[in-house]
Amino acid sequence: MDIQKLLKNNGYRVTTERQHVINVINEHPLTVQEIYNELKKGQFDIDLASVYRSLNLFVKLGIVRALELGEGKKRYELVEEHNHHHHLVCNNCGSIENITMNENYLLKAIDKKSKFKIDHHHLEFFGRCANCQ
Amino acid sequence: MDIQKLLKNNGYRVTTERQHVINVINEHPLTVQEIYNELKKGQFDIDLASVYRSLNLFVKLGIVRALELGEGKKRYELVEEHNHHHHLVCNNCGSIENITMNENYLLKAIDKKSKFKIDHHHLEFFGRCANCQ
DNA sequence: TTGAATGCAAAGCTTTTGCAATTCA
DNA sequence: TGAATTGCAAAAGCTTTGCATTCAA
Repeated sequence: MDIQKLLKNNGYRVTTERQHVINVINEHPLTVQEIYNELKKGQFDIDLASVYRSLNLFVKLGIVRALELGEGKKRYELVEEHNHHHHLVCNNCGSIENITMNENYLLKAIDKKSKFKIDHHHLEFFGRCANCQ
Repeated sequence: MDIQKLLKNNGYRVTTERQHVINVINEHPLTVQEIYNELKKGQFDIDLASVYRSLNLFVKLGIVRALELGEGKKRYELVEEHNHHHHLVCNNCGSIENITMNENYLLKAIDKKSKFKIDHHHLEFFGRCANCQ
């Protein structure tokens, strides 16, 4: 992930704020508050508005994806092409587990029966995790 | 859909507000504002807070389902067991189309590889609708 | 009659925005 | 230097909540 090149190539500046934000994001979806808290904990002082602005930029650049899991707020995770995945969300403890699966047949089925051109999709499963049963 | 019995059986009162709210909800996911506007248009005067309270109750009772499509607000649609479906969301015009498909294969695959017990799932496709290509 | 539900107003969250100050290129 | 970016504060949008009033049972 060469964030510096990506920003430069798209005409954006490489700021310490943006680098710190991208560094705390990973494959696990985090809320803005969680990202903000993580930065504070790492002794990096940043404004909440800047976290929002960085995240929105990253989403636009395609390196971060936003998702909503029914909590009334967004979560953000890194986009990694070799790591396309979906989520198992526990209704009890709120834990979020990543899961990979082969859903290509669904995409093909839609392509066959509909004129809709799919760009991306979200797939989330809600239920009880192993610990909460 | 016998909303009256459902409410009574669960110890809730059958109010005109609740009946009006459930009547404007259908298989197409609506925002709270859209539901509120629809009620106003039908000459039914109701407070926005009551719309929220009714919807939250219906979700708890399992006859309405809430979903988020990346808009930062929730949408609500009727739950109908014979009409399980997913959504095609147009990134351009915002149109939402229902689509049915056979995703049982995915549920079985998760059941095999994970201890997670699935209650329900959300599946949304984002892209361009037929009109917006 | 009486406890539950509504309306109203206020507040709570999440997210965005205007603007002066700062900083990267 | 100069435009882009940040911090700060305010505001905007969605949703919830406290409380007096109303209403279903």
